[in-house]
Amino acid sequence: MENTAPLKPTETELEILQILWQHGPSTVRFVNEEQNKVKETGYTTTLKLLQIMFEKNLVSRDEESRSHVYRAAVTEDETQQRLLDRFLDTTFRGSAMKLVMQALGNHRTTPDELNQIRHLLKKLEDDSSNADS
Amino acid sequence: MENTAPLKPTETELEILQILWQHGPSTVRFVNEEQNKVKETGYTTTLKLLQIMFEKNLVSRDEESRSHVYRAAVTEDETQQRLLDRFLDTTFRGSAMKLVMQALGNHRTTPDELNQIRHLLKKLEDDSSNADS
DNA sequence: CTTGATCTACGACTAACTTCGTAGACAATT
DNA sequence: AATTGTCTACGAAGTTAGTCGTAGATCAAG
Repeated sequence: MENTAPLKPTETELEILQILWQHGPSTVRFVNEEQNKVKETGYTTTLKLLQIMFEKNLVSRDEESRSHVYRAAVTEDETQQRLLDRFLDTTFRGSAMKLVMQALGNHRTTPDELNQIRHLLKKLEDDSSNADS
Repeated sequence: MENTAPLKPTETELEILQILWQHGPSTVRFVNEEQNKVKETGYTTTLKLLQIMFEKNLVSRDEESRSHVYRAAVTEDETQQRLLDRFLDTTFRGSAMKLVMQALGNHRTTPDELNQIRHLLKKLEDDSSNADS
């Protein structure tokens, strides 16, 4: 077995990753307290999860002090991308278009955000104009 | 207990729903054959799944002929919307923007599709101008 | 040094999802 | 009427995710 193997996080694992991404390296206790803000969770439950995630190389940990400090071993962006690809496949049968339309259509988007998207569109358009470098 | 309760389909259930959405009402055998194009699946496995989905009211069935005919009891759109909402929450922490950006950024989108999105943006803009009603 | 708090490690239990084997009903065919 | 094939129903086993209890180590006081 090798490490450096990025897998698909489960629902709960993702919640924990979110916490680590938001707050940076954290102890089990901190992660657990954050989790409890959303949903009652026993301390050892959080611990176990983090240990499993450690096995899977989803997180790394610093064992210097008695209470280990865990940090995300995968970035938020790459994980989102991975999950998005999968989701696109299974739920929208690969049609990024349809997904975007539904996402934009059904969630109030601020004018500012709409502008950001417009900029992206512009950029995509330009990129496709002058094709390969 | 009541019926008319559309829940979150599991991974496999979603695959079956995709088949029903694509091909319309189908027998177990047909669904199973479609499934086998992607992944070897025993006949009774498919049958069982459809029966469970029937219990959950994800599909309805016509029992006239000996081989029942199943049809999706939830629409593709509403299911996609429901799953998208959930996905947006868990993976993108609610930021439709970020999701759209990633989706557009990492999947080649045709100029035509870009146009469609542009139209949608326009429409969203207009809608937000003249507020309610 | 004893008590109590906090930590890791680990095993076990539950619940949900998926898979499949087997049995019985029903029909078509020999 | 026996054989063969296809169907539904159902039960049971295997898998994975999530939960938590308990034991043992470590530390900080009293």
